[in-house]
Amino acid sequence: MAQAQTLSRNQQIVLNIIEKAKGPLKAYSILFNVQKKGINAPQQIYRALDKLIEMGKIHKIESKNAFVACRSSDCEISKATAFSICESCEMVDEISDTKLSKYLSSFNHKKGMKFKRFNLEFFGLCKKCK
Amino acid sequence: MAQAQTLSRNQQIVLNIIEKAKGPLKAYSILFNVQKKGINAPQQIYRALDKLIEMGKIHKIESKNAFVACRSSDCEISKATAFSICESCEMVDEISDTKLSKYLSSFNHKKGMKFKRFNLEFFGLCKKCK
DNA sequence: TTATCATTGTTATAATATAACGTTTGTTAT
DNA sequence: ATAACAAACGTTATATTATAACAATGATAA
Ligand SMILES: [Zn+2]
Ligand SMILES: [Zn+2]
Ligand SMILES: [Zn+2]
Ligand SMILES: [Zn+2]
Repeated sequence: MAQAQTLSRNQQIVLNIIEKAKGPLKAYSILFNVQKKGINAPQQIYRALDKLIEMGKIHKIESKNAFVACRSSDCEISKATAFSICESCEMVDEISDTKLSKYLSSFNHKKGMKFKRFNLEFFGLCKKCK
Repeated sequence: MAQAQTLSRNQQIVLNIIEKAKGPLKAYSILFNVQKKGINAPQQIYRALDKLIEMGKIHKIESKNAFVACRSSDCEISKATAFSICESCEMVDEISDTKLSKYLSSFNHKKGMKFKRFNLEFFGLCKKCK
């Protein structure tokens, strides 16, 4: 059962940076940004990232090894994620489309696999770049 | 226009290993497997992998940083890929489902982005593991 | 031939991520 | 309050994944 989540100090620092960013952030870029706050080691970043992902506060963009804040309030703990990614400017936008989400959540593989989670990444050129 | 592709020596070696494998292979695991064939450096592997991906002969499983051979003859140069991934045994299966593919290929983001490509990864437990 | 282009081999290094260990802090139960 | 436990922390070291840079070779075509 999901309880009201209280963030630890490091988790809050990392989340703030990611939320303020315009695009996806990489772990070491986050690290360099928080060294003034006394966080010095990759482990501290990765631990915070792991927890934030568990909580559904952020998502990992797998094709970029980078992290974005969750912008969709109804995104249930990263079980069903979809993103549009611009191949030119690197912009990433979280897609919350109920139909898409339902379609994929109910998709069942012929070979008898039952899915718990999916991640979908679209690539192309955003409005600005096309 | 796609021409009949001729593979170079290194490309062929790497493809053979990936095709013979039961599951996804990581770049360095491929490297260790081909050192007897005179390939000694990561660059040689990554270069072959890049070309093979371009040709649509293999795909990268982004969430695992690993590579699988393309099993679906109608998979057009990795423009529309979908996989089911077992979180227990690491099995990966390429999904070729025309409906799914059409649905996603025609999916258009509200914000005006036109997609060229997508990659979808489902996670769960395979038949054996559930 | 000469130019051009893909591929190769090689060394070095960058970028991403985890292991392992001990300490500190926060929570819960008595 | 205090003991017990779990979560988070700080730190050092190391593992894993990926690219840069450069020189040599091989294949293709004007
Ligand atoms: Zn989300
Ligand atoms: Zn763009
Ligand atoms: Zn394929
Ligand atoms: Zn399995």
